[in-house]
Amino acid sequence: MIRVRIAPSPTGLAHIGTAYTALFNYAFAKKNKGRFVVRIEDTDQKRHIKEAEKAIFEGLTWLGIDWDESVNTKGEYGPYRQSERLKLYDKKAKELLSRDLAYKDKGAVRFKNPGIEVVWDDLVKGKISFPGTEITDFVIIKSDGFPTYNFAVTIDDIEMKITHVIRGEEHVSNTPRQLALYKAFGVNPPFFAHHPTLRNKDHKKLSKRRDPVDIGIYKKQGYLPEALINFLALLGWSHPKGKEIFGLQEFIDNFSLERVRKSGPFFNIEKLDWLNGQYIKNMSDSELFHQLKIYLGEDYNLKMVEKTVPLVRDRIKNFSEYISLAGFFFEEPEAVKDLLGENARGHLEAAYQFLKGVKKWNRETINKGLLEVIATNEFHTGEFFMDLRIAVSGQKVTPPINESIALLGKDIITDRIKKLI
RNA sequence: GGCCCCAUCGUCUAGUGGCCUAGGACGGCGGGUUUUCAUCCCGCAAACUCGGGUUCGAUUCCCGAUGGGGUCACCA
Repeated sequence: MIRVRIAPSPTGLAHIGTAYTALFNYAFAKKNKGRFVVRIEDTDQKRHIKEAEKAIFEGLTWLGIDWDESVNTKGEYGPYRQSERLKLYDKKAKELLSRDLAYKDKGAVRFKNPGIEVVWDDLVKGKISFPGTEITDFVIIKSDGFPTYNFAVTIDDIEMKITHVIRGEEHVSNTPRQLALYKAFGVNPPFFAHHPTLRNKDHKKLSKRRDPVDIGIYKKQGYLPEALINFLALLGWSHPKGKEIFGLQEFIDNFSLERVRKSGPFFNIEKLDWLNGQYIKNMSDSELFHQLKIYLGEDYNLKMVEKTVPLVRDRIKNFSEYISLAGFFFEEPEAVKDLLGENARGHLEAAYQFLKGVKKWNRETINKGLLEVIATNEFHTGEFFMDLRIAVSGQKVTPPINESIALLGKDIITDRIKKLI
């Protein structure tokens, strides 16, 4: 049985890199009918943040990635929090100590490096080798009694019967130490697959301080989890048929480690925007309304939101754009005058005269009437509609103007125009 | 700096010795549709880092250089 895991440490918010690694692990497990474990590596007492663990699980859940075994689910290999496995590490360290493969050093326990060359066949990168001299004696139990990363990881991967370690390439240099530990315990190591790490504009590893790494901000900005997953899947991996838009299940069905690239991709938000826009464009009215409802919360007139759905669908790439594009449906725009053209007064005056007399307030009547106004006054069509657009919305970019006027209703429209003439 | 890894359009990538006058996508630019913006449609520009080999033939294989990344903790 194939068993994989991710091993996030709860030291901050839910990191996009964790999601990326999780996605590959998840797909690999699903594809091979294996099990996906989420193990919490909380052995750093100083950096541990209580809420972080919850954020990680929430982030994964939002993305649609679930797990078979972890702290909150049943599993035969628990506990799944390293801080609850201290006795095990202690026991294993003592074993190494008694076999003279480790020694005490200033309150810590150090592993004796055998100093032989380490080679493994990485499932993504191919053959990787490290000269034995590179690995020095390293600490396995800190003086505070907690295990170090390399020790805890190895013990747990052994105990939890992990068969494939799929992780970011920043761990390549840790692998020789872990391999030495496997050897010391006489256990066959799992397969290793080191995927490239996501890079920022400077081609550096994504940084917590400077880059948008928190999964939560994508939700806040109104991105769909499906689009984010799709985008992540396209980074460092490609669909065998060259497809660009596909869901999680299709990713799983087509996933293989062989198609993972060796070099690190730049996390380019422009493509995410496009993808997200595609997902929005392909939603049904009720689906998009549902999503907007969730995103906008109670502060908006939902009846109005529902009516604007068909008007905004092709115009927004994420839900936060809805607010800037369609905000004028919910509150009166400000600083409208500055945008108006030089003939605005005449345009608006004529429009007002017509609109206030409209009996049947609908798109067709309004459109037809306004075209007549343009014709009789010999207005320039584009300029006329632009002034009208600005008058009702306060902006130059909006959903279709006649539809917008119809939606807002006579009172609001005539009121907004009147103020400007 | 030592060690490890990597190297195709600006970006994400396809490509595993001839099908490549290097394909797709995002972005850019130009045009069409359009009462704004967008959507949609059409088109254009844009890359195999360099130098040696191997081979009848290299983007593809080997070596080197250069460049980039990662890592060198009692962090994970």
